[in-house]
Amino acid sequence: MRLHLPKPPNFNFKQIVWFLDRGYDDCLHKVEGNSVWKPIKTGNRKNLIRIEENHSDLVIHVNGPTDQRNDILNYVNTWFDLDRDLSGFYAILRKSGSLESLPDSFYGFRIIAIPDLFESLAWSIIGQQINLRFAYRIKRAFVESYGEPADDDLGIYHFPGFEVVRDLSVTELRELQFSSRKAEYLIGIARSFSNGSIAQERLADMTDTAEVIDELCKTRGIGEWTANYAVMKSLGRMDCIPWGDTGMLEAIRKMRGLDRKPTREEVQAFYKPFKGWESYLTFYLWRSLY
DNA sequence: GGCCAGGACTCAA
DNA sequence: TTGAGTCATGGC
Repeated sequence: MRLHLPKPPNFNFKQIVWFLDRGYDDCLHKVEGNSVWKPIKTGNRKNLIRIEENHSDLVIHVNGPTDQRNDILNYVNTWFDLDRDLSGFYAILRKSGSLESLPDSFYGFRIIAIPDLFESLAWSIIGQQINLRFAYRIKRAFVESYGEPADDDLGIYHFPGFEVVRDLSVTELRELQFSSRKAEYLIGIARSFSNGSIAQERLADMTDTAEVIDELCKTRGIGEWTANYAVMKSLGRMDCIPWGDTGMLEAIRKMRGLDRKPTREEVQAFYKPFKGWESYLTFYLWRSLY
């Protein structure tokens, strides 16, 4: 079956594809030519979809049961942040001076979501303090061990649920080159989901992002950086700044022509004109590094 | 070979 | 509450 989703204004599928295929070995999707394969879960149902574009629409090819039409459309809508009107963000960039070229350079680029909060927290724990290439390697080892294959030829998987991870041992994760501490964090977070002390729906209902961040930071292993990253990617909040993020600091350093990392105050000043668009500014800063 | 990676925690003062 | 030390391993 094929589903159609109209492309919104200020959208460029090629930028999306670029992001999903920017040289890392990601085990959760696969880019082939101009289309993207993605295993998704809608309700209790697992699906493998393929997304491509025509002149006006995103075209979604669905393998398997098709009774979850709306769930699939919603997933893609969330994944590519299609409901967002970027014109306000672009207007600020265009009059910002040093960032005025970004809307043209990366026109139509959107935040690629990680709709599941456990997945984004797990991914950011994995990514803490190691280079991205190594992080992707560990993620693949983890997902190949404890996730579910979606397609053997494509080498892509469904991310393991917290019900699986909560019962793992530090030793098992150590074998996948997790540090003991990361293993403890990840298992601990899975248990927090399991006992309800972290619940995506409850956090999504909170209006104040700062409160959500505080709430998440109560769990061991989740700091300011991880919480902001996960809230941006999984709850679609627009006002997230992953303080201390190496890439973000490096991008600002270049833009400002500094010979050192910007201070927290300098970062704050940099973000100040972008109230309500902090997450997008972060995403575009990361984009600018490539 | 050494510094640093899409950090966070611990412990001392 | 601030700062240094620690964790682990790979990329460059």
